[in-house]
Amino acid sequence: MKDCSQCIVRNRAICAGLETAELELLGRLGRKHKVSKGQTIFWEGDDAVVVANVIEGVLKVSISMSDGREQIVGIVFSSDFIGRPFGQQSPYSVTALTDAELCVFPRSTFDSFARQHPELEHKLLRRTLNELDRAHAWMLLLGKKNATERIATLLLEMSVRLGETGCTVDNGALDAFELPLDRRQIGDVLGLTIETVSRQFSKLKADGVIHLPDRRTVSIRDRARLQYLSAAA
Amino acid sequence: MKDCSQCIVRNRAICAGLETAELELLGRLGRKHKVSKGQTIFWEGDDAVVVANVIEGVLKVSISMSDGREQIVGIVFSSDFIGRPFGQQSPYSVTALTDAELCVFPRSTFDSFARQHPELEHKLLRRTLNELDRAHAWMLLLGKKNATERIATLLLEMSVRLGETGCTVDNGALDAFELPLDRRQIGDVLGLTIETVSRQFSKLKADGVIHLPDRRTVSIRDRARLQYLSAAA
DNA sequence: CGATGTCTTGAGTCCCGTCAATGCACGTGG
DNA sequence: CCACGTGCATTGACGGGACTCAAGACATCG
Repeated sequence: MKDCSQCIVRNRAICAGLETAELELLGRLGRKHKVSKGQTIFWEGDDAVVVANVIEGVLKVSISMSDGREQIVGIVFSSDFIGRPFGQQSPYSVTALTDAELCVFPRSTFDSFARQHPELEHKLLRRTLNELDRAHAWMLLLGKKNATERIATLLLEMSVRLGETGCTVDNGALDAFELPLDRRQIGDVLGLTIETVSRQFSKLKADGVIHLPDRRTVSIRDRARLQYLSAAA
Repeated sequence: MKDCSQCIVRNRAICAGLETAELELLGRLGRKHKVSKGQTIFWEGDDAVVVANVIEGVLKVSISMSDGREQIVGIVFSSDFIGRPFGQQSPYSVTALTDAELCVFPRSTFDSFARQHPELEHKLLRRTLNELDRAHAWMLLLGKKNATERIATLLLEMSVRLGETGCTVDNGALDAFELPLDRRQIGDVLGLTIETVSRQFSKLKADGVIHLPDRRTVSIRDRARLQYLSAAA
């Protein structure tokens, strides 16, 4: 890699806070890699050959059943980390939802580098703990919320996460944004069918809570109401 | 703490693999603490004052909504770790399902000890990564599986996890075991109601897949069929 | 202007949730 | 010992919310 100090996710990826020397070392291990929309980076069950930082783009993390049913267990954005360190097989698939750019490391190389640099492992631990919290919140959604609540929750979540994509660390929630997911994928995140998703969108639109200029774009008209509908604490 | 080297979870908790000196240091920070069935160790949203190792017993990890709906996001057993290191508030509640014994550490003390002992943080990271994998598998269950598949999956999971509770590291799956959960709690793990859980149990019993000597005891009669019903890969 | 893929909408069905009654084990007190 | 209350669990009847199946709308692209 040329120069990590110029990387646009420099301040938000796990690399943040590394000493200049460490950063340079790590940089030599990684390679930038572009992937295009729809491409799968690695498959569930395959040998875990690589891990990566997401420099730019949006990707889905999913697991599936033998009969084809698929659950999306995470959406990853710029500066997020993907792959399974310290594991033989990848427990999930990762697929690009938009064109994306990654900073890819061979897993075994990354593993040993991490073991020698506690600061990096610490960053990774904090990140994993946060992901676990998010997974728990999503289990509540999947186990207990109805269709309306699920959709409302997703829209609010997307408006926040897509708003964090800038260079600085904290930005506000967006009131208009483009969904990186099609209707089927939204269903696979929320544990709903494509038709139910569509009906809920239509209903929210009819009620004036959101506006849908086109299939992928959402504009939040009444955030307070959306928050109420999401049944958040 | 008296002597960690004699601890029954010595080889399986995060303490495993620590140097004797480190172990002794850590031991001085913790205190053994008994809790009785039904008691809540800490509440979702409260200040995260402590973390702990589970020495003995079974506990539930849960999060809930303002209207009372509750999702159990994890069941923890002997040698598991509970609490949220490096976080201000606890993102979940932890409640004892059986009488239990914990090895409790003040969180801030534990945090700084961990930061000074990379080996411990590494253990914690591996553990958290495994928990995340398990959470993902459960999201698939909650998002895509039907009632029968959910019950079958839970029974198989419990038969494995309860079988791991010995002193050695790997034991086989149990064919008969006592559920540490009542029907409501099973529902809260699986995203089902108490009645649906009961009906599924009755059906599995009628089909000869399991036997139910009493409300809490399960005996697996046809593990292959149960595996098939769980729709596992 | 069709061809194609995605989304929306409608009609009907079914699985699971809801509500309610009953069963069963256990404890307590008469 | 039995009557009674209490807490779970089971079972039944019923309804509704989401799924299924199918048709139609809409956008994009050759």
